[in-house]
Amino acid sequence: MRDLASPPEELNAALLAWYDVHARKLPWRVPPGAGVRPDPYRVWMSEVMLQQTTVAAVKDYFHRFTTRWPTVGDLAAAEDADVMGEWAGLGYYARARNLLKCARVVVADHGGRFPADHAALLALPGIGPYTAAAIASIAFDLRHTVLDGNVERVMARLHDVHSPLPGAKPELMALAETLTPDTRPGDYAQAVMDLGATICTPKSPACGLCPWRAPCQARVLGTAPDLPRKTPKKTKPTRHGIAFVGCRTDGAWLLETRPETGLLGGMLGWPGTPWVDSGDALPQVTPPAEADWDTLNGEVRHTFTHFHLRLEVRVAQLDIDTPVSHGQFIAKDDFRPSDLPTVMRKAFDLTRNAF
DNA sequence: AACGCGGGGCG
DNA sequence: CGCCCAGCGTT
Repeated sequence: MRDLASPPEELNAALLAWYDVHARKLPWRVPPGAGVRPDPYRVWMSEVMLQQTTVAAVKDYFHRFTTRWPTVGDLAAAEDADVMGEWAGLGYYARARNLLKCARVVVADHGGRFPADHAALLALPGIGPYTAAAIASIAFDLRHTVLDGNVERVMARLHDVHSPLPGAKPELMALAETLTPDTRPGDYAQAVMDLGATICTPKSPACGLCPWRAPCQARVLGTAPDLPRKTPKKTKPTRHGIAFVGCRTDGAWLLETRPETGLLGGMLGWPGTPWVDSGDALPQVTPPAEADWDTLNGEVRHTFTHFHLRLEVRVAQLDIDTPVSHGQFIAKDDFRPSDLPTVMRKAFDLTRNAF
């Protein structure tokens, strides 16, 4: 870490001037200078969706959620299955479960309004240190410091921090806090994140366009593209399993709602075997109903956070009175493939030529 | 402190 | 195809 030549006041003045001109236009954002605060409900919704997820992936989901449930009260009153189905495909499904929990707590304990208080926000389900600071600063213009991946990268480069993440988090947080201003902290938070997203990018940063190019230590030293350093991650093992896609003669599909916790928790899916390490044999291959199951050509390949999956898909037509050991039938007209998490939708797609 | 938890984009 | 990206909750 090397000392900066410029004082914090100069740095954030330069950044805010840049932001006033170059702020990204985003569906959940109020442009700088508009003189109004954004709706905390929309700030919260966008920030939860943006956890571990790109702006491009979030946009359509944000529009659908806020159109279908315009206020936190509307969302709190929604059916669980409707919210999970609308979230399908966005990933990290605990976020959707916590989104609903949080909406209901805001209605029950806070009169349907998000608290303008960092500690109270932090106590809500699905809101951690980053999201609490984001809502407090962006929605309420309170002086709190956001530290997301963008800010970590910007701080590591600005100060040429070589210690690897995630261990370097406290050090980077301290540096970010030093730069957070008393005036316009909300715009400042969005500005530093925009800087990381558009200029100070992970690979080939556009240092020539950066409002902090002069004080940036990593630019001077040529280390910017290599920062922040990260501790190496483990390689992902591969697992395999079988999914059973059953369709009754009246068109109803045999599906199951997965357990509330764990992988794809609370989501709809096809019944199947457990997913075991490649090389290990599958335990008791028991179809969810007795039928003439046909194994499809090809397989589904999907990568989760911590393992690769190869999924064999078996299909069958099920008699109208077939007893079922796992799952329940969902009527043809009630089934939307878009309600499925991606791996299950891939399995469904593979069957499209089979039925 | 370490681990579980998706999906998309890029080369 | 592998590699990169990256907050929250649980243990």
